[in-house]
Amino acid sequence: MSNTQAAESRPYHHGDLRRALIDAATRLLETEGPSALSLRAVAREAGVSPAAPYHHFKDKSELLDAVAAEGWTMLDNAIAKARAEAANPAEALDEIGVAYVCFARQNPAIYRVMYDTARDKEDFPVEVDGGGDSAYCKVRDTFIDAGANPNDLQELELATTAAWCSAHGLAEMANFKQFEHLKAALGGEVEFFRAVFKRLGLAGHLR
Amino acid sequence: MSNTQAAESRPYHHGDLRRALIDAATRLLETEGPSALSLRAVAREAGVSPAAPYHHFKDKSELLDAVAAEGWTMLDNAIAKARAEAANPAEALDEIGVAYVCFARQNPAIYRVMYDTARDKEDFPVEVDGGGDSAYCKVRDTFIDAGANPNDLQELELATTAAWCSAHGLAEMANFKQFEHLKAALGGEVEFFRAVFKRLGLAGHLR
DNA sequence: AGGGCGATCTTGGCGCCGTAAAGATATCTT
DNA sequence: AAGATATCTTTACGGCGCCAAGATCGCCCT
Repeated sequence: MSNTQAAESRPYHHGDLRRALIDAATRLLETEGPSALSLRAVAREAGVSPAAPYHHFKDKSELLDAVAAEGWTMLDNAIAKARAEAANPAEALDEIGVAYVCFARQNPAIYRVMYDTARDKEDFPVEVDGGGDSAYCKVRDTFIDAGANPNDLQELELATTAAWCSAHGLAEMANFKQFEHLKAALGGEVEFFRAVFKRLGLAGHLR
Repeated sequence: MSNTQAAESRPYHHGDLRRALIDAATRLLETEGPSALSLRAVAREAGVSPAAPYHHFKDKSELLDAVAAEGWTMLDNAIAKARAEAANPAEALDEIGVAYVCFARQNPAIYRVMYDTARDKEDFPVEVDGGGDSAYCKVRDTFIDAGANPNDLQELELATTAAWCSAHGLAEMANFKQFEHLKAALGGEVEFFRAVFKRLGLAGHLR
């Protein structure tokens, strides 16, 4: 009753601690950085004992998995938005790339957790094939919209992978101060992203 | 005298512990992975007390810096070799990319440390501008060899950055098992790398 | 040559971490 | 109402990064 925040749903006798822990972890990640994120600190932030999280997550990495999953959802949404707002499919490819890198730059800690946990499991937590609506599939379908042959699955997958690689690579390189002057020369960070994507000509190989 | 390995040079009264610690850390990284690398474990592996490393490195991150620095040197060498062995400049660009990703795949733990420490400092530990002979500058100069205008510095830097981004992105994506079947369909991992680089057309924008 | 000195290494200790086990407490079921 | 069950706390263990104090050893200077 005298909880800090009486929240929406409480399927158990106490508040929704699982939710609170994910939020606390996200908050700590953003404010203190990934190195400062300990399970004990998350519990402290959520106002519970150090062992409480173990009733909702098998271990620390499972909590991080949950944080990463929310990150992938956020990225999905950002990509869907960029695709929907683009004037045409070719422009959509560039805008998706820009949205991707902007997401990574605005949520660096979450983005890092997303790829760290993925790397540990050697598992890209995004649907890659079939008719799913994951971010990856959205990019692939945008290539089709832009004129790629929908039957050449290999070429399609190659194009999507190449685009994803450059976006991810750019997202990581954008952190380095060595590229500040290039961003400035181009009139801003987003223009820098755009220039790199243009240089790579993502849609350029379509016939 | 009864040391495990009496080594080449000993500038101090004992063995070259600094060297031994870097080697031990590298060995542990490769065999146990980055998460298992503690300063105490490195000391154990090197056969010294847990506090001994502090006479050679300010803290753990400084040891990792040293490991990363050796990694960058190895990467430099791999790139120089690829460039030297290529038949012509255009091919050199692709071969450098393949060599980059192969290095990352063959030394995943070191590669990870290289970028982790760089990210923490927001500092790309590779000479980016001027006439240096860093790996980055080698790539840039290869673009000039391939016909890029050496006076359009901005375009040159953009091309180099774009190429580096795709190589780094591909190096990270290549870990994910989702792309196994694509590698198999293309006849091997290296062919996969080649196909992605070809798809991106690194040298394609040269006039 | 030998005595001091500084660099190198060890010991012991602090507070933090992840996590397991066992006890307390509140809710749900019957 | 009572027992079962899920949730949370307490306590504890070993490992971690790091610090400070002490021991040890090579080196230099006279």
